[in-house]
Amino acid sequence: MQELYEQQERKENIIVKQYAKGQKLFFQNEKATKVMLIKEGITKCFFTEDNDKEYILEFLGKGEIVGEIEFIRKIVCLCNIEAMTDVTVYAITPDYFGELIKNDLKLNNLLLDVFAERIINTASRASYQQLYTIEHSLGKLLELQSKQEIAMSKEDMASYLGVTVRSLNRAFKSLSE
Amino acid sequence: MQELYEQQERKENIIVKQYAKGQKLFFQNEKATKVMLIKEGITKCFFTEDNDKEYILEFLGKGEIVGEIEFIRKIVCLCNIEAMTDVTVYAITPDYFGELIKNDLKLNNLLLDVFAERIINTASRASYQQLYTIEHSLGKLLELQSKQEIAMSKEDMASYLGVTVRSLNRAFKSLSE
DNA sequence: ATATATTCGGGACAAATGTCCTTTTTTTAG
DNA sequence: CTAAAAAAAGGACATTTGTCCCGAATATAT
Repeated sequence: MQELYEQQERKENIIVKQYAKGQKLFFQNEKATKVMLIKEGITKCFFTEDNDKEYILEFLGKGEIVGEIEFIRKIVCLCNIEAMTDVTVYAITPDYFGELIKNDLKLNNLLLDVFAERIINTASRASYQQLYTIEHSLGKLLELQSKQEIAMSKEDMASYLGVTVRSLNRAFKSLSE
Repeated sequence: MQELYEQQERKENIIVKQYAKGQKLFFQNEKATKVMLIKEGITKCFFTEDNDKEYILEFLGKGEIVGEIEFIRKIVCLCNIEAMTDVTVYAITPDYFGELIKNDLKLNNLLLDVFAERIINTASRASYQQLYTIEHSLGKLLELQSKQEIAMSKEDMASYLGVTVRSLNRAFKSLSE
């Protein structure tokens, strides 16, 4: 997928952008001006609900795309995307991305594949987290963490699980017993 | 979308199938043999977890497609799909669906749109249900229920919210006070 | 090295949710 | 219409999770 993009560069339709750790690539409820492909670094994608609690939906890294859902459905940003490390992205203009989608079958197939994967992940996790105790979900998170090498604070872990840090600590304790 | 399919009928690649209320169209963890487009009726799509609890992911009705995720990712059924009313579907052979996906750009675009919508729904709901009380989520469910005209048992409502019936009843009570 | 912040872990209690079970209401079958 | 079955409601208690807050541990500045 990256190749696909790197080739097509050198038109002003795709530019490279940098974000420092902690900066946001997208702001929830604001209009997205680009579709981005992550070239380097790790980001977290999270909701901020009206009660100010946060829910981390997923971690996105190298080769993953963001902002495409908003583009396709013509909506404001669904959630925040924040750089957890320094991040480099290819930023694609909506017009150009629109053209690609309308004409490039291979890209369409790739996107379908990526979307399907996301639906599977999101749906399985929703079910799992609703129906099991924190302890179980924490186990899964720890697996995920060791596969990808994501350094995350306890606060992030709690947000990913949709619980408070206090409850997370309790889950850690009961896992170690 | 239906039009698209009705036209292409009269090859044995698409056949019409009937399911009585309560029958399953797909069984979780079993291989799916078809991709289906719902012609008439309402289905529920739900996970059965190892602890025997159920989580209803969504209700799918007329014009919606099922089994396509499994086809695209080449996996066994992610969840069960059960007819809540008598249901009629167009059942498409995997081979033919594969061809369509490889060649039909319009279908690809439609699917992207549908997938995007599902990701939005699933993700928002996961966040919402994790971060708010049952009472809040019940409010949202009641909205959904009045938009679509879905008759559902309390058990189904509870499964949709990922809670027990007892808790659902409490939520009802506190809403009415 | 000492003092001051800042982060982290956990105690104590409150609120939410689950489990188990009994009673009431509604539906279905004959 | 009656009996049996199924669905719904809710009481009592257990468990889980959240809230608030304080003291220990760690970092930072002087």
